Amino acid sequence: MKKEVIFTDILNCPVRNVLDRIGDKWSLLILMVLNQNEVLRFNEIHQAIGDISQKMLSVSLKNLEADGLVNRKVYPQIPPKVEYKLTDLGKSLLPHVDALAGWSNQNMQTILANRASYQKS
Amino acid sequence: MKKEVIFTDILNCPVRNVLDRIGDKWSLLILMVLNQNEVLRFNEIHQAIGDISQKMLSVSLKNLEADGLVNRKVYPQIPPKVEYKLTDLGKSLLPHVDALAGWSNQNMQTILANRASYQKS
DNA sequence: CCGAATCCTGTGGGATACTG
DNA sequence: CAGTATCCCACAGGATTCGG
Repeated sequence: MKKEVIFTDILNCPVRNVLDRIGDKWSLLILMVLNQNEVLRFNEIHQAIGDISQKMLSVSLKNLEADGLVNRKVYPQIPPKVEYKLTDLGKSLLPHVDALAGWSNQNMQTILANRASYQKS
Repeated sequence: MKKEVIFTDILNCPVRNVLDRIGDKWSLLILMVLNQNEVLRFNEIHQAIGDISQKMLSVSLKNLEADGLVNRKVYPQIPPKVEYKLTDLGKSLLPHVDALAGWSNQNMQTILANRASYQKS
């Protein structure tokens, strides 16, 4: 067993970079919803998630678009119509997200039980 | 292509539950450091991460312990000695974390480039 | 050495109202 | 419909100090 401490590359750590974007309150959820539906309009995502504010949905989508994970297509008409879908980059991330979601589903009960029994000590 | 909007189970979504814990600023990083080293003492983790405050390391470790992802072993001696290591549950999560980290490593350059070119528009 | 306790600040993010 | 703009606050998290 190696016992030398590996220093995490503080400044340029990719995990931090990605997690700072994806680890916020809504991004992963948005990605998963988009993954389930191929193409969605703004309000469809809004309703799908339910308890996200317009502001945060807007901000989150913009971030995801900036990172190139989500594509935004505007139809110049009135009333406006905007469609969102995953880019190839976004799609390449989603298996890992789903894996995480799968693990969460399998182990949530255990975790909740752990938390409960931890309380009593 | 199905266009029916799937509502996320707002209240009991496992992904949210797990992400609220794991998606904070430090937890994943701590898990990865522990994964690289089998057993670590408090200060070893502290130094390995570098820019984490004592408080947040303490809090994060406690949360991870409460969820049953990390095991904490205290040696009752002076000066104190405390060892941390992953539980089996924690170990079962780590492949997915590593997968995410791997994806991050592979695609960070692309993402950074996307962000940069997004600025100019 | 391993934290707990306290204090303090920045900001993530909600509510609401307005616009093209 | 698809957002922006504004206001506002809770809380994550840093700095510092104290204790066993």
